[in-house]
Amino acid sequence: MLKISELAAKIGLSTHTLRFYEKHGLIHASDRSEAGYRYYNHADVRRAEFVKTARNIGFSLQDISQLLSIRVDKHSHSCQDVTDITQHKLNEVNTKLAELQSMQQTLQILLDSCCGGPENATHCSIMEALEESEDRNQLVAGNVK
Amino acid sequence: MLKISELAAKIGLSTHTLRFYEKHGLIHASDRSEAGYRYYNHADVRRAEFVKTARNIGFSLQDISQLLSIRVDKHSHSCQDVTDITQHKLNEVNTKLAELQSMQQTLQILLDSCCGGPENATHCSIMEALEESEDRNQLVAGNVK
DNA sequence: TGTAACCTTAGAGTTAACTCTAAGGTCAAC
DNA sequence: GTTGACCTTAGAGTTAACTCTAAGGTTACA
Ligand SMILES: [Zn+2]
Ligand SMILES: [Zn+2]
Ligand SMILES: [Zn+2]
Ligand SMILES: [Zn+2]
Repeated sequence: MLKISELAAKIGLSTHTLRFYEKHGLIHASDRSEAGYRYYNHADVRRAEFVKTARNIGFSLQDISQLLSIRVDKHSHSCQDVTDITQHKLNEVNTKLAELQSMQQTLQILLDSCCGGPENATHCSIMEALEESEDRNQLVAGNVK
Repeated sequence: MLKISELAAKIGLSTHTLRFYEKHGLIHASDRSEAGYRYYNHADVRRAEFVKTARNIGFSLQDISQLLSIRVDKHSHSCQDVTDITQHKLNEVNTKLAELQSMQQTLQILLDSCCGGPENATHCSIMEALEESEDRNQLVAGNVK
């Protein structure tokens, strides 16, 4: 039986975060001392580790909540239920990746265009590019080869 | 002279957002009618477009604030000032890209491992992978070839 | 018996960038 | 002269995932 700070140390989350997760139904302590101290048994620890692993992968707490309901009753859920959640997350990630790649490309183009030197910015090509309104300039990702 | 809804339509932001940007010092209306209506002149519009372009690229409002101070006094700032902001943003983007790419890889591995079928999840390899605590499994980005 | 290091709860604060509401004033057109 | 579409402000609400605080109770150890 672990106390909350021991669980926190074991899985690498703060006690604050563990209580926060409990408040949101992700974990819980099966036992309490007379004084109300939380005590985590082996199953509690494994569930907390599951949460930590899922969070490290990038699942949201809401995703994790769904994964946990599958976990407690695997017989009532299918592999498809699991891949639905995973695929949905992957789609999100891919969308954000595309946005960031577009930003990366644009920023790199801007940096390549500017001398970056110490003289004044009256001739700066980055500033000039930002003056161009969106539909006129070359900065939009789609316009970049 | 444009009224706020006209400016909003012209550059594709809501009037709420324009007022929000004003509150944060990014834009402003040079004139007001007797009743207090905002009126934007040509320079105001160009500044608002600058903000919109920078925001579309992905700069934060704080970044944009810095870019605007350069913009109003280019003689007191250097190209390096501009590239510093841009490079800093690019570094941020690259960091987030790396995180997302790691997530993408992990999610793809998970999806590839699961049958995704309609039978129950007692044998699900995704669930099994999530049961493995971080330091024992193959899901960490660095561990993936 | 004292004290340091724990533990409890409820609830407020943080961050970014909006987004919306309430309550009211203004304006152009019919 | 009355709609309806606009405009104003201050300020509250949204989202996610924490993060921290206050005020107090508990426990292990010397
Ligand atoms: Zn230069
Ligand atoms: Zn430059
Ligand atoms: Zn299966
Ligand atoms: Zn499966």
